[in-house]
Amino acid sequence: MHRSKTSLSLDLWPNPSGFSIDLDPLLHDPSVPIAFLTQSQLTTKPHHNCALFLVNAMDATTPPTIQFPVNFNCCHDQDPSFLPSDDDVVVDNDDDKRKVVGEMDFFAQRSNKLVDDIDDEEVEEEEEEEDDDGNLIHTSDSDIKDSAGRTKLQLNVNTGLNLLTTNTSSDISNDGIHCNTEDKRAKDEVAVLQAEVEQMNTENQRLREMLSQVTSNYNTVQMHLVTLMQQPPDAKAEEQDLMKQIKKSNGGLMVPSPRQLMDLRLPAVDIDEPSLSSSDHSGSEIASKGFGLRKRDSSEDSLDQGSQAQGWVANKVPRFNSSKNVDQTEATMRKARVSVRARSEATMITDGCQWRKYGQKMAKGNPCPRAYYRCTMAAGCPVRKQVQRCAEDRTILITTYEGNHNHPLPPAAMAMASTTSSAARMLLSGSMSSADGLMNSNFLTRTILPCSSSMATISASAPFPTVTLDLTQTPNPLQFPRLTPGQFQVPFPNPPQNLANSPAAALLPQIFGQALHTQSKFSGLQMSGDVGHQHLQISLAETVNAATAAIAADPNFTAALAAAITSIIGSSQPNNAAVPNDNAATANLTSVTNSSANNATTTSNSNNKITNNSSFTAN
DNA sequence: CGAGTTTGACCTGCGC
DNA sequence: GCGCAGGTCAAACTCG
Repeated sequence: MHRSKTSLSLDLWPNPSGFSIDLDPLLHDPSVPIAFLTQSQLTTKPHHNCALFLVNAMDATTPPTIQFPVNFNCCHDQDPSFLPSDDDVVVDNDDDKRKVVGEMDFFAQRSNKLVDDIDDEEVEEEEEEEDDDGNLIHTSDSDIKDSAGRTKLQLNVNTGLNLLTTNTSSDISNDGIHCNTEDKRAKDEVAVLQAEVEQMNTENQRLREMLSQVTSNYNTVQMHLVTLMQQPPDAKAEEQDLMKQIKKSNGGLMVPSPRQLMDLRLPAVDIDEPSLSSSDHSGSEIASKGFGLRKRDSSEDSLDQGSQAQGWVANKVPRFNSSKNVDQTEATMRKARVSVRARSEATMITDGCQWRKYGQKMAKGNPCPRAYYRCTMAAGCPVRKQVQRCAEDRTILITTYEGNHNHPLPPAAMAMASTTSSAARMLLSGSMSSADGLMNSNFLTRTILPCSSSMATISASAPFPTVTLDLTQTPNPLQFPRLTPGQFQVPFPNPPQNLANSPAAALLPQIFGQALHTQSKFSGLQMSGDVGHQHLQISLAETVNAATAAIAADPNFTAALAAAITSIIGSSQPNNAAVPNDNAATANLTSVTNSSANNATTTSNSNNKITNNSSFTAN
């Protein structure tokens, strides 16, 4: 009986073509089969009688250092489960007769959309070929051939990562004690792996529940928005007065009102929120033009035909309000922006849309030019974006989006579009749930712990309120950072290079929905402070904490959320979790939303000063 | 030849 | 009113 084990670590990033393995120094025993497994395979198939290579799932952003706990147990003749299945690859080298069981094509996993932009050529370089004897051989640029010209697999061992190579099969003694020790160690290692898998499953379950909660809160805020949009005209006038008062009390700095930011919504949102624009827009116009285009009278049409043809109506000339009293200062802030920071060597990140460059300019304080793009997926689409490299770190690409698409989006573009839309809506909510909700930089410090690293930042500085999503950092979800005052952070699981296809991007709307809700719940607690640059940095962990506090403080909300989550979790289909449709839960959420909206309105009418009415209405 | 890019001119808002 | 900076336009240019 030969038993040994080793733990290897191969680094095949960022040069996958360089991936090769030289197993000869370690696997002297040619009778030892080799299996490349994913964790899922590990949990579903017994592989304990072969060289076990555990391969972590790869994504586009994490350098896929692959750790290879290898377990050599030559008792496979005693275990029928070792026999390879149909889809396993079995190779018999003519000179060593080693079997390769379940050999895994690492780079086939890169077909994942996250890494679509990786050259296919690199993958092709990893093709397997057969030698003259019909044996499979990995061929790549970095393959090393021995003196006989036979391709060997070059082991690129990271010796700093627990490499145990001392116990190859040839080193195995006949000492039973030694074998037992090795066997025990091997079992321990398998146990550790299983524990890790279990931990991941637990974490997955926890994240799923968290997502459900975030989704329900997102819906709550959407309903909140609907409610506010259904304010009577006198409420609008009050809102205008309020905004003017805010401006006056804050030295001219303005914060956008909900209607001022309405053009940030996606057309898809219209479907869910038909009443959103009912007061300002006709349904047919919305259907035909989407958000960002507002109702025009005939005189305006005659004046602005040219600009309308170019699709600039929404952003170029702000005319949300029919009142002529709205000054130009307010007009300039009707463009909310979403800025995305991501590391990329490309000239711009792939977001699924088609863009045409229409200008480039040197911006003050940055040696890198700023490029201006407009969406060309549909004629008249008002969406524009600016792309500029960060002056401090030129590997960081800063993409700033403005406006909403007025056309259907391909799936690849939906993630970014909904992300920016949700981020903008979060900004919107901050200004509507409370007059000082967005403007108060400290509104969260009394309710949640602040955090230090920035992931999402809201800047309400004039003239354009901007949400900045920082995707350049990789926070460890298990490590909650120390918080600093006034920050509320959203950690993104991965810093996507291809943002449009990133699961992080897909989560952003939900995350912002949560943050949006949390902000709404807490904004009423705050005294208004100085304005200037407002930075709210949002952490999912802190979001949960804040939500927990909100739930504890509001029995109604507790019941509503519990109903919503129950309905979500109760559904066995994972896809349903993102879109709760339980009627009862929705009704409850609506009720809470209305309560919230009333509070927000009351707070807003308090002329930017905090009253004693809390956002939490205890019953 | 059409689509996209480049680049200087022009427009607008803002601060002094 | 002037200058500055951001943003946009549009003719010239490039590329496939």
